[in-house]
Amino acid sequence: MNFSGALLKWYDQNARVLPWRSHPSPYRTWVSEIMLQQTQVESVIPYFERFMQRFPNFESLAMATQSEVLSLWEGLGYYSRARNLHKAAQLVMAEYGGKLPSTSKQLMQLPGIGRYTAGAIASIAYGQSEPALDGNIRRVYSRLLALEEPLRSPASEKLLWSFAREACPNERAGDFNQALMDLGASICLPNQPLCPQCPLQANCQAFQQGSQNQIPVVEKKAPVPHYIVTAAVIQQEGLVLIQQRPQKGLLGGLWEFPGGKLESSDANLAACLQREIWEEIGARILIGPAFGVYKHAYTHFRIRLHAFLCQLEPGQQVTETDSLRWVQPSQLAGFAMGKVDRQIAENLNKDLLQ
DNA sequence: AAAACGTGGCC
DNA sequence: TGGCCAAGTTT
Repeated sequence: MNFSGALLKWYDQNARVLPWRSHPSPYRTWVSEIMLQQTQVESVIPYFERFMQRFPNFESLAMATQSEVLSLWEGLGYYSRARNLHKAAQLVMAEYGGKLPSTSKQLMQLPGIGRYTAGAIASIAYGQSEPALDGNIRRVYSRLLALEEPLRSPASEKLLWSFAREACPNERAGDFNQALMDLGASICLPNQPLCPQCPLQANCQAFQQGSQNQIPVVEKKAPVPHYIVTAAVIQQEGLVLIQQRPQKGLLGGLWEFPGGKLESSDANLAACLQREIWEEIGARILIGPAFGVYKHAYTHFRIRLHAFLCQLEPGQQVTETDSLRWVQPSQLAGFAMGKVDRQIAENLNKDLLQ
């Protein structure tokens, strides 16, 4: 099955105009590919523009503080991408003389670059004939092949990567890969694909069977748990206490108002918060007025967070460390936070303006 | 190798 | 409202 010609012809007339496609460079391709991991194009565009203004090249990114990189990333999610991007820029400066390596194998050695991203960069930025398999292309190929096996099974993964390797042309591989992604994003949609407009209709077994709405086969995900969480807005002499999360794990490296999950042993929300602050910070606090209930859905769980205005118990003190800071509420904007804590920070500043 | 990892938009 | 999905990688 050779559909490369029809696909590229379609792409020549329908390619989306995107910031990283104008003035292309390996640096811009790399940053865009990291930002686009599990993230839709429309969400990425403003972040990409800001990032390029502030960090136009490997050197500026490598020289930056992690704090500044995370701040520019705030709101995009999957923050390990930002930490890895920063690390990788420093590696490129130190090990590759400031020039991104060009082979898929070398690219995969850099943090944050896996099989897909290595293929995407090698093909788009360096014109190499390397396949890339992302969510869009998996869907397109599963329909071309009328694949009845679940899309993310090991067997399907093997089949799809090998199909991608075979289909990838020697010329214009970067355009070929991007064309498949554009096609998946605009025509070969997850639901109700626009088959009449598809340049690959003649190559599509699912369309011929009329099974395009049943393919790909996606296995259902387990329902996510729901947790009750508390957070303390501890104020003292006009300052508020924030804590930096560990580098690994959820919201790694971001700042937050300390607190934690309600456990079955906690008598109530106040008891939960006092326990958490004692465990995390070693201080006893007084719980004051409620400061909002914040609902949020992460990838693998859902929370309902109860915030409270708090004070240290008389005689208690909390000394600043690298990960524990007393800051003016107006300074909170300079500390990267996840969505919920950012909302709390903004509400705090709103309140203080009254 | 299954689970963890964010957020916004859509229905 | 809640589930699904989005240019995946890491452990």
